Amino acid sequence: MTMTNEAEPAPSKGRRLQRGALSRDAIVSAAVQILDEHGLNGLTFARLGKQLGASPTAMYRHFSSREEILIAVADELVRQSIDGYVPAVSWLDSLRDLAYRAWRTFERHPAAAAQTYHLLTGGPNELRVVDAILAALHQAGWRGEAAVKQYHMYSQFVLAVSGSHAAQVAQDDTGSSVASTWVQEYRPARPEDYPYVSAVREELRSIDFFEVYVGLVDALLSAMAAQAPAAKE
Amino acid sequence: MTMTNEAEPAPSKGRRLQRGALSRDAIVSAAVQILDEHGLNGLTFARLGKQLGASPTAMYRHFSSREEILIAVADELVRQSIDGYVPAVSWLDSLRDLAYRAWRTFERHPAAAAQTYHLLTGGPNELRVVDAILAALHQAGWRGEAAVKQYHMYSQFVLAVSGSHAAQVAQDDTGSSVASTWVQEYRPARPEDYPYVSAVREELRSIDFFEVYVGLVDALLSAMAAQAPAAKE
DNA sequence: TGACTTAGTCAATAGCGTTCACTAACTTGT
DNA sequence: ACAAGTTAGTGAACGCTATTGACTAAGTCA
Repeated sequence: MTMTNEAEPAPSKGRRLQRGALSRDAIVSAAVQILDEHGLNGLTFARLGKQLGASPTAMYRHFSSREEILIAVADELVRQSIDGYVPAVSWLDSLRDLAYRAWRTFERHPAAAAQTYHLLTGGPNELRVVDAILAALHQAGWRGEAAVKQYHMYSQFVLAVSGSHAAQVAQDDTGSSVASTWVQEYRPARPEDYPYVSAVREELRSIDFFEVYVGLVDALLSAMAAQAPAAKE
Repeated sequence: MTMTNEAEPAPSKGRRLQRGALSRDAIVSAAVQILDEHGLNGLTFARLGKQLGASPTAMYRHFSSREEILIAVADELVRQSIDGYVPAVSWLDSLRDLAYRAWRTFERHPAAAAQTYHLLTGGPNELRVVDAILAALHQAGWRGEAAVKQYHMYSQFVLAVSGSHAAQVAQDDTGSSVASTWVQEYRPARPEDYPYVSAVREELRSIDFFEVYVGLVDALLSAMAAQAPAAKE
């Protein structure tokens, strides 16, 4: 369960792997690394095998399908996001911290995030995050059903926005031509049909997506603060 | 460019297809239908061919890759979202309407939405939407760079949240076991470790995601209203 | 009519996830 | 210590996928 960068076994060719060589954690770690290096569609059993110096089909002794590996990757990202988190004194700061942690983790592993952020892991790390969020909402004064609604608003928002940004970054990394459409294509053939686009065409080019994220988080949190039962910020 | 439900050509076997039989629109329409019926990974060239009564490879005369088809599907969803839209008197109502339109379109075609909502089409329909949003922001008093930032906040938010909900719905439709984790798995082995989860375990089960979305849209729009240069609601 | 263009077809290819029978390393009971 | 049993890793095979290039025939135009 440690998942620190253990020295990967050299992909020695031909030799049969030792018996305890593979493990769920080792496979998950390799999967994240492969997604980082090879992008969105880079995660294949063949590559996993090569990376771990094992047969491609060896993974099936630890996972029963590719999707199960992805779920484990999702849980690993959740773990990386929550590890080291300590609640702040203000529940607003806690939620802001958690939101930024998700963003940063997804930014570090865009391809892994893109493939997994919409999956529910049901694992212990997910529970840790859910509990941390609910704790902050409890501090804000929400209880029961109301707390659950706020929880879903917050978590759907954080996962969706961070995750879909990761998906766009990962898409860009593939160089799949879809990427830089923003820069190139916003010159409509008939500008007079799209007056407002034409008016800000230049500004549309440069975007700092994290700044946009910060603005969205601020918007959500200030709306939550305005509705929170406990007035004590 | 009409894309109404034209009577699909009967998948006549063996016969060669007439010359003008295929078109980009017919293929896109078939693709959406296939995604609706067969779910997330259901869109294949083989199925497209069968659906249209054509050879699987015939698509390559109209699109140069699978991804190009998906981009066209994305543009079709944008078209369905924006078609029939008329700006409201209040810019807030306009933005709310556009947000709900995206949600409803994505809900009608969850698999298609899940595969395409993070793609930028660069097509005319996308421009129509961008212009509509910028028009509302203009009415609110934003100009230039500030308008662009608000635009990105709004559009990122709407696409991400509606889209990732569609992805979850589509995932559920596959019956891939990940789906109903919410209902089943939120019984931690050691409840004392997750006190807040345990406290609301029952309430976590039932979620009306549209209600959550409405709450999020309200939060964003009220935050925007508070910052809008033009005070005239 | 004959040359040309092009939409649809057919066969082939490389890569994918997954399955299954097999093998060899380790564990356990005596 | 040795036999029996379990199981992690292997290698060959299968069916499905997107994509390609050569072929064919329908249509256009001089």
